[in-house]
Amino acid sequence: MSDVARLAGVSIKTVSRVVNDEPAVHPDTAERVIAAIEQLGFRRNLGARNLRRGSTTGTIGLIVEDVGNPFYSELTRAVEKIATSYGRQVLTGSSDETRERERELALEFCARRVDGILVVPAGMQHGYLVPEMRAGTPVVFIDRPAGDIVADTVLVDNIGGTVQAVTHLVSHGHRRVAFLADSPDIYTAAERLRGFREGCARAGIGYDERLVVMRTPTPESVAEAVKTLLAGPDPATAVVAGNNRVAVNLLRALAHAERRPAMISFDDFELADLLDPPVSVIAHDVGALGEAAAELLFARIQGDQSAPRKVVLPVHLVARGSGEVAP
Amino acid sequence: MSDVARLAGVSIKTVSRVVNDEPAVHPDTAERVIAAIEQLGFRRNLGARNLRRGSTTGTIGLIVEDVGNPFYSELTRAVEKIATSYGRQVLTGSSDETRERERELALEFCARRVDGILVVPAGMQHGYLVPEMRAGTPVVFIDRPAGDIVADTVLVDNIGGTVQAVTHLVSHGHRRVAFLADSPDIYTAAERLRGFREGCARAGIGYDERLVVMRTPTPESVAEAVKTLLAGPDPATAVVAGNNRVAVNLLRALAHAERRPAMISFDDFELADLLDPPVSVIAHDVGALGEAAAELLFARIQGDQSAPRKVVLPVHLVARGSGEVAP
DNA sequence: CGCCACTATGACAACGTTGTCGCCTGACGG
DNA sequence: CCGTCAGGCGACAACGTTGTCATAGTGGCG
Repeated sequence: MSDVARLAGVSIKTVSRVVNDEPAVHPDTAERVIAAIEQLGFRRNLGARNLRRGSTTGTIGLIVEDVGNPFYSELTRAVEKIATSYGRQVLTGSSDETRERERELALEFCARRVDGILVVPAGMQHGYLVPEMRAGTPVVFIDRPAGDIVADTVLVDNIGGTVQAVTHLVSHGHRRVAFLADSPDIYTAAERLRGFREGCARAGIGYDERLVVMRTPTPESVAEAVKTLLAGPDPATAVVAGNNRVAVNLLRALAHAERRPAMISFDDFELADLLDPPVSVIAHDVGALGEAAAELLFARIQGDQSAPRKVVLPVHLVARGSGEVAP
Repeated sequence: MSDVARLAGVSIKTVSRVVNDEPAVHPDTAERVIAAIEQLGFRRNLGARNLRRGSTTGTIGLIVEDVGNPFYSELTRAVEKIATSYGRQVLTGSSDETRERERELALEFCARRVDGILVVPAGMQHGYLVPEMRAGTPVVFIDRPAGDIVADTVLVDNIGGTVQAVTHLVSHGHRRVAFLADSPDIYTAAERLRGFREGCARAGIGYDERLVVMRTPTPESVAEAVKTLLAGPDPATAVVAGNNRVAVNLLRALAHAERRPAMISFDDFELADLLDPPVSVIAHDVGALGEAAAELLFARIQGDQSAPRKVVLPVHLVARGSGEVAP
């Protein structure tokens, strides 16, 4: 900046004025300064500016489990869209579903003085965020609530959705419905299990825990679970997949099976409608999830001091065929 | 920091020493300082640190077309992985395939003094980056080369892959092969068209430009193109889809068609193997693309001054069935 | 006993910017 | 002709850190 000032024959403060479009600069002077800026390729240092101003850095942090998962990338996209509309940039990080990494990322973001943090939490311990939140960094939890603190949260109707899934399958004649989901340590999986139990109860079919498998969904673990669920004297005739990863791995495991059970997936996913049979899903608007969370965060950033909010977004059954397969 | 210093009864410089694990601090003093840090919830301001140090900010920028597209989210994930291994954070942005947004994002990143930029360029004009690169911000182009400047680039073998696709289709008896791709303004689409022409020539089938449609792939535009390509007295019996978006929209357009042409997609995509028939693809390792670009960027960041490099990653045909459909 | 090396610590400047304040000039009204 | 006022501009401090240098105390050695 001082180089620019020297070249333009003005003080560094005047350069600052020009860069910030402040009035009270003579047009001729401004022109000289702009020319000097062009010539030297000057770009103001936002870090220094933010330091001096002490205010916002114009960035927000987003922590998801894995940006590579289409669910989270759609979420990321929605967050980015809202951030852009508020003139902010997004720092992203993947927690790999581990508490430590989530914590590392969040604290790193705080050290960078992000204006706020959006997080799909991996764990249930968020006490580490209390000092940061007290220091004025708003945090909004997405898809899963905070473990041990009160904070803004945007969720989907996990229980209602799973109840719907079970009800749909039972209404098509199924009485042996299995539930295949991620580890119960994950909030959404645990909630969907509750929904599954409630659905079984409401539909008047018993809850048989031998039909429930909850593990991190790898192709292998799902294939193994499928083998168990479909074997024995009284096998499952329908499966509720607890999320999109489970569903995809389930489809892969069933690809060459002789008898394919009916199925419904919680979470929609690309090409579900083009499979044979098309996969029925409990769909929800991932974009809306991200947008709602981001809007909530920006409201906080702009000073909203109201009580922490909990938003639950609706889900709906999209019947495409795989849920209507007869037992 | 001065609060911490006051509470611990030391100077702010000593706090700095403790925070930075510098030696020459008495253990007892360090303990007092650490206690004060805990108590006050102090977290050092990385912005100020970077300003003072004048060195790296520990961030890199990544500009893609749309993080929501699985192709780019997988790329993002790979970049993030390498960045993490170098202890850096990633700022991401979607250009929406517009030059202006790409430029805005890149310059914003530069103003934030990122250590380097990875970009999937939207346009062909990159002169605006020259001052930044000269000022020491390395830039690596991914998937598409820079327009009018020399810079590091990581690409895939677009031409070779498309030649393979055409060859494969022709070897299964097709002579009316169509090419359906994104706008020719996009480098990869243009290159793949060149590959298509070359493939036609090598395979000894003529190049018929009536069988080529290049437009932004929306569900509607693709459906319309399909109708044209499959109509008339001498319709296409096979289609090469120019990328994953085209392929997905093509599949959707063909879902209810009576006669489905053979097809091969450039880019693999999830569930391609579970469709009926399974979709043959020209696959390439998107993760490797991101990793190679990120590694190249970090080499530059660490001072590699060698001549700009151009890396071309191999592709390979994955024959799953959709390419073997008879004419 | 005097000197030196070494440890532990602090004062101060600087990073690049912007907010505050004050100075100078020229125009305008009385 | 003088006072006032506004426009245009610069000097300086400050944001939160860290690098440099100086200083005080301690122990060992000739």
